[in-house]
Amino acid sequence: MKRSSYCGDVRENSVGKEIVVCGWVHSRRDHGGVIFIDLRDRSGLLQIVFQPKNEFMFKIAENLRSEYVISVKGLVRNRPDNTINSNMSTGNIELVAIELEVLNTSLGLPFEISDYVETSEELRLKYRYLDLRRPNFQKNFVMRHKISNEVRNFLNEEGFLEIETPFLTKSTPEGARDFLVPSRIHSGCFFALPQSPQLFKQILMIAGFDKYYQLAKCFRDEDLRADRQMEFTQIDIEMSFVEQEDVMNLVEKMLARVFKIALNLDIKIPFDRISYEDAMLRYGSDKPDTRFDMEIKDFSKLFKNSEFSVFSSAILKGGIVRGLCIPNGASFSRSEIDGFTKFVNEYGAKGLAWIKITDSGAESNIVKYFKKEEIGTVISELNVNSGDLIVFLADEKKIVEQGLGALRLKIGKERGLIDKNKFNFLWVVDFNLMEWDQKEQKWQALHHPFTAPQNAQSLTKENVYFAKAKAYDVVLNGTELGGGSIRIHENDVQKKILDILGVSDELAKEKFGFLLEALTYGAPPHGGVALGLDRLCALICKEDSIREMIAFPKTQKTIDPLSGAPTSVDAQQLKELGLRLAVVKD
RNA sequence: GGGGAUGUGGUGUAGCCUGGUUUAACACACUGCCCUGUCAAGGCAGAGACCGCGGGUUCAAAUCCCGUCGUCCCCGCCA
Repeated sequence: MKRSSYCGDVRENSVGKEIVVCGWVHSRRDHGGVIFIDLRDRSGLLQIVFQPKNEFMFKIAENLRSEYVISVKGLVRNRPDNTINSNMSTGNIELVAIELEVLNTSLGLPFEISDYVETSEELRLKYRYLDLRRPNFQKNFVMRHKISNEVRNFLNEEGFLEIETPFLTKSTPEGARDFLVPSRIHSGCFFALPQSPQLFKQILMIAGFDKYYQLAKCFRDEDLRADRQMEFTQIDIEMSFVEQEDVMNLVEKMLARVFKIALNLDIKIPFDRISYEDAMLRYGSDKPDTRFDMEIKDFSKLFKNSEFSVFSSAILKGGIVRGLCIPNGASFSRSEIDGFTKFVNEYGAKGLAWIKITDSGAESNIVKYFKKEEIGTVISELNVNSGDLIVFLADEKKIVEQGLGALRLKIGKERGLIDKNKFNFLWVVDFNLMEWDQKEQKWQALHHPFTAPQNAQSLTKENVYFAKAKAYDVVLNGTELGGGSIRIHENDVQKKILDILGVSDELAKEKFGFLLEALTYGAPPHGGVALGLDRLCALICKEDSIREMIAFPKTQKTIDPLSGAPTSVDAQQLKELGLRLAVVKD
């Protein structure tokens, strides 16, 4: 029997027609005299009715079990009155079976294939092919396809060329750990899997391709999180003869198109913009979730001479004091607040100061140290109402920013302050060009060392602290969707940057000399952006983890329970590669 | 490298704090029988777990303690 239709696509206009559908037995309801089967394929479910008239077929139908693979020829008809199921897209019709073929049977399943039952992720990953049969997954991957397809459509229309860059490439010194691939022919030498096609896409600009994109697989040998896998896909874009605004406009248009196609949603462009400095001050994060308020305010000036020595001494040591107001937070118990303290401890904060504002006044672990005017100023700055809770952190800048930023998010989530139906896009701009690395005692590029400074001509070692980069991150609902920059296209500027970063000529030449050399042969001004496709899809599908958008992801311990990777390899394989194993423990 | 949560029939959970009325409970799935309009079908019957693993405390451990392993979340890390 040749399939003529997908289950979920059959509609009333097929009533009276004979069709053939194929799929998996999703559920069966055997009434003795009549058997109903919900047949599932990737399009959805269709109810099949087996009637006892055809004795031979009915007997086979009685023995159907979950996940048997069958094909059915039948007659589409309207369901009898009062048996219409409005929860199904095919709920007002059904297929009366004429012919049944069992194409394969199935063992009893290790878990139910249902969107209603939550199974441990470990088991789901081991039997990923069963997990992926769940309707929600089928939906997710249809959506992912729609999204990447629309990205391609859009960029093609805009005149971009899709060009592939190599997976087997050169290890780069900075950034994430590389995955290394031993070279058989050059024994002792290694390829590296790309962390991103960064250098190659810049070289494609120098090569004159003008507009490039790629849905590029990238690899980073770092620890995993809900939104991080060691291999992931990014929408990688690079353009010549453009400025920051051009790249940002393109990304806005692209995302607007994607959201229109994926969710039929009109998102507002251009997106709001916030400077990096402002984002860190108001939200304690370089990827602010602006779906709720609870903004952070700085009180370093106010508490400079505070009698509360934790505050004043923190400021004296070059630190800061910041706080935020939790609406209706006065109802938090002492132990809940202790929980917050423990939470900010993880970010290096030593303690959390708090004040409950109620009708009967201010209650606090520290209020006795405060002057009335000080509390008054805080109350008006933070717009505090009776019943609210104010919390402060005093410490070095980074700890305060991170601690309060994380606490703001945690409380926003736990108190249900976040509207899950909102999509808040935001550009974070005016990043610092470099960051002082206390441990290594040297400057580090905040983005990467090929990022153009905003004022290249006046940049010196002395004023680099204030230097901003032509870099931009696009943030959606508190998730960093992507980022990019205008690149340095002039060799002398690139040299100046590398000099400030303390990268010697030899090291630069060894690590990415091919890019530096290419810059000397007529490199056009260029810039680009890279967006995390997995994250974008997860946000659109409202999934908490990108693993729900990746067919075969790894566990947090970087294992694939399905294939069992990673595994040890044959001695013969090692020998061919000229390698000998010595497990080093230190 | 560190912190937290968690692990109980095939699946999801309860029981654990406060050890013994536990022959480890419930739901779903599964098996058999009944049933001609169900749709997360229903009824009846049944099978299925030495409670992640190892050790300890105790007359007695799913329950308390120590260790270990897996999974998840987070910090570090991710230019």
